[in-house]
Amino acid sequence: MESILIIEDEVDIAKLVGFNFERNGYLVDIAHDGREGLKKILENQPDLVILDLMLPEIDGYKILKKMQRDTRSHSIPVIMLTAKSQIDDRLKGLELGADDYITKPFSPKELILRAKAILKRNRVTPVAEDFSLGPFRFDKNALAFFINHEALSLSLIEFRLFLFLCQRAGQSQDRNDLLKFVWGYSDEIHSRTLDTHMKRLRKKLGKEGSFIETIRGIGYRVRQPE
Amino acid sequence: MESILIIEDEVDIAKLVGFNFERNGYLVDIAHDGREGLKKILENQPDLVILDLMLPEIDGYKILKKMQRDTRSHSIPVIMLTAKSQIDDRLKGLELGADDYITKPFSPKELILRAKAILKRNRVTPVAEDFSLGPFRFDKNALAFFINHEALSLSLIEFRLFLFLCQRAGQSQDRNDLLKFVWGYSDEIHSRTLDTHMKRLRKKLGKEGSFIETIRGIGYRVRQPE
DNA sequence: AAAATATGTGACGAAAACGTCACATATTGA
DNA sequence: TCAATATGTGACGTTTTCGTCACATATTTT
Repeated sequence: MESILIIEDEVDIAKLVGFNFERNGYLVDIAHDGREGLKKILENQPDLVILDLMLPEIDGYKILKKMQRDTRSHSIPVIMLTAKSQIDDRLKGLELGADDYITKPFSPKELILRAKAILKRNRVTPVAEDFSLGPFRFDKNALAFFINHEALSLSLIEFRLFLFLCQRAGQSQDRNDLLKFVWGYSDEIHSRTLDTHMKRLRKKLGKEGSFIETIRGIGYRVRQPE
Repeated sequence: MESILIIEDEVDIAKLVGFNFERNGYLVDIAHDGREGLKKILENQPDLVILDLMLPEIDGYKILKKMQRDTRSHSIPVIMLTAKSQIDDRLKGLELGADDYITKPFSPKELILRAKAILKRNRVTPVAEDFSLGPFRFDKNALAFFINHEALSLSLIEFRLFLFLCQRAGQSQDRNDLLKFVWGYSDEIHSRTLDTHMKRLRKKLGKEGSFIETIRGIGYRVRQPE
């Protein structure tokens, strides 16, 4: 279960917020001043901190600063609670590493939503799904293509076609198979569509275009890099 | 053992062909009309289909079309059986994705030979790199998208955007993150570009578009299917 | 209820993607 | 060397994609 630490000196607000988080399935802890808050952060390392900026003992900025400096806390996300007027303060807070803020008065619902968003964002570590060959890299999640670490935008068909060829580098692919894979059918009829796409690809690839070899009578091949 | 499905309404021919394949070490199944044939294709996913074009219930073209659109069948090779005269029909069949044809009357020996050739060619199946979520499937190599096994063509941006959301299903992604991922920047300026793309996506997805939820004040989320 | 804010949508024009054709060029085999 | 065959390429028109705007609708706040 994910844990939330609420650092808020106004007891009513703390209770209200705490209640709402509990109702949404979070483990809630409350600290009523800055000193206590910081102690609990470092000791319990909650998954998220809701931090009022105006606090007795140690104010919110000081907490943010300390959190930043300490490895036990510097990656814990923080949502600030601020009064409506404190615009500069919010900016200062964001600079100090807070992830979000919400102005008083606020709706508990919105706070929960933001909290969820932040918690989940911090949880995702999407697996990179890349395919690399020589100077080429395909990011299959981003649908992005790189050549020597530089982005190069390929059209959908170009991406498909070149990925197909690169994944089978060293093997020549015959025209029918290419047509079938990329277009879903093989017309058998010889239009120059495939050639045109190869031409465009080679042009986009610049000097690396020479990786694409023509296998006369068969189709194309991407040369296996050394 | 490799399995062959023969879809042929003339019982004698079906038996003859079936016998010959069995003698050559294949697992044979027979369907006597189109409806039955299609059902068996989808259920059993044979390694090869021998398909008579003239069939009761559902004709051969319809079967080819449906096979193409359905992920469970679109890569299963097909050899058509056609009458000598039906030249146009053969072309039509090849366009629809059939791999080969043979004209009646034919020698079982020739049919077996062609079948062997096709099966051999199809044996190399590169590893599919798929991401699935509920009714959705992304083929990251083919850059193809499927909804309930049916292909649906998405534009590059739509593919990127929806894959991103689906891979983080259940978590709301805020507008900035989406902009940043899909467009590489987040201008902060509120144009309606993102919304427009979401609208188009929802429309293309049809009734499954309801999987995309709007999180007001945050961004969007793809609902976690049960 | 009215105002303020956020999201949804149809329409439009610009740009990119795409397929095809005619013709150029290259390769092969006789 | 000369056909025959295969691939390369520029140009063109069509279709799709894309971003933006104005305005509609929905939700929240005052």
